[in-house]
Amino acid sequence: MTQSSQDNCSSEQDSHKTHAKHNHDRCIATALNDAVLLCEQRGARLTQLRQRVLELVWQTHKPVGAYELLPLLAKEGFNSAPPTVYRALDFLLELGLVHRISSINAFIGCNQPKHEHPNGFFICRQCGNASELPALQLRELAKQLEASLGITIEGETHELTGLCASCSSKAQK
Amino acid sequence: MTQSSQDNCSSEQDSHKTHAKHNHDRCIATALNDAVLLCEQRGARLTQLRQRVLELVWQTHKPVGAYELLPLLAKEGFNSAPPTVYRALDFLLELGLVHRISSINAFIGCNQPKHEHPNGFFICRQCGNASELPALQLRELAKQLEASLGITIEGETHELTGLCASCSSKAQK
DNA sequence: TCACCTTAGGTTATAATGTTGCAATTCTAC
DNA sequence: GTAGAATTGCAACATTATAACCTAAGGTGA
Ligand SMILES: [Zn+2]
Ligand SMILES: [Zn+2]
Ligand SMILES: [Zn+2]
Ligand SMILES: [Zn+2]
Repeated sequence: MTQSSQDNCSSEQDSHKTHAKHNHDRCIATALNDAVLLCEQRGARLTQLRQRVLELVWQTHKPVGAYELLPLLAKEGFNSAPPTVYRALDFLLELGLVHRISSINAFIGCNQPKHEHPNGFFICRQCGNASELPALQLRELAKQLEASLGITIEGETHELTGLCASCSSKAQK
Repeated sequence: MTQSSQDNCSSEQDSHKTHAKHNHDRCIATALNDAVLLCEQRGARLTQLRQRVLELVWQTHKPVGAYELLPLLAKEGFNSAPPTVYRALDFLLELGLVHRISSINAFIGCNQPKHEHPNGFFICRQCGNASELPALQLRELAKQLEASLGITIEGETHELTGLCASCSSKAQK
């Protein structure tokens, strides 16, 4: 039952413009697997609620608002008010399993939770998908800035918008 | 009367850690001057309210929340509810006279409104001051990302936190 | 097993941030 | 001056996030 709605991925795929066509079930499965491992490693408890929130966030590659999750959780029997979902999201954020995109007050699953990396996203204004920016280039920038400005960077978030590759090419037709 | 509270800059200066000591009245005056010129250029009206909001934002180099401005405006006779300040801020944002830092829901004056540039800030967790990141490096990053990812970047915001140069050196003592 | 403690989640209320819609006023252009 | 546009006042409302308090579940060691 908790699996049933994952099949909507096929209809979702039309909008997976930043990642072209892909097997999204695999995205979800990988994310879940990573989460289980990470929680074991850290001695954190991936409860039903937390796992389900993670799955829901991973239903698409579009950032999702906290309040969008509430009715979905309610449908599945979780008696959930805002604190419920925010606590679950905080837990997932803490472990790096999801990221927050503050310019749009939304959350998205992380695809490299095993390795810490700068928080950086590109969000397509056309299809709405968000994809993580390559950590290498962000780290390079940070290093440069630390050197030239004498600052010590502890946290960073980069949020770019525009047209993704797929939407760009379609726009040119 | 609208000038009286600018004198608190001297007490403010202690916390100008990212900019060392400087004559902050000059910061404000320059910002005001830029604003007047820019508005003339664009045929936009820098009304009393808008100008005053800009001045208030410029009182410090710390980002300021919209709701912090409300009581200040009220004290000066502006009968201001949230829409008033948000509209003024929207106007200033539109012209590039202020920036919004979405990770902390706050606004800050722009120091290069004459030239469009990527939205990028470093915010010191110690002193709270925010300073703009060098446009050159941000543009370089954007160019790289566009080339390697095939995306078209239309907007960007970079928000870094950590210790500024001044606070870093003090921490080492 | 049991008492004990810690963590997670339920519940209610409230805070903080941001918008919509419309009326009244002010400004601008003709 | 007058019509039309832009700006502001004002009231209500929408969205996002948190506080406070309590109950339930799970883990630990006697
Ligand atoms: Zn996918
Ligand atoms: Zn990530
Ligand atoms: Zn200054
Ligand atoms: Zn700027």
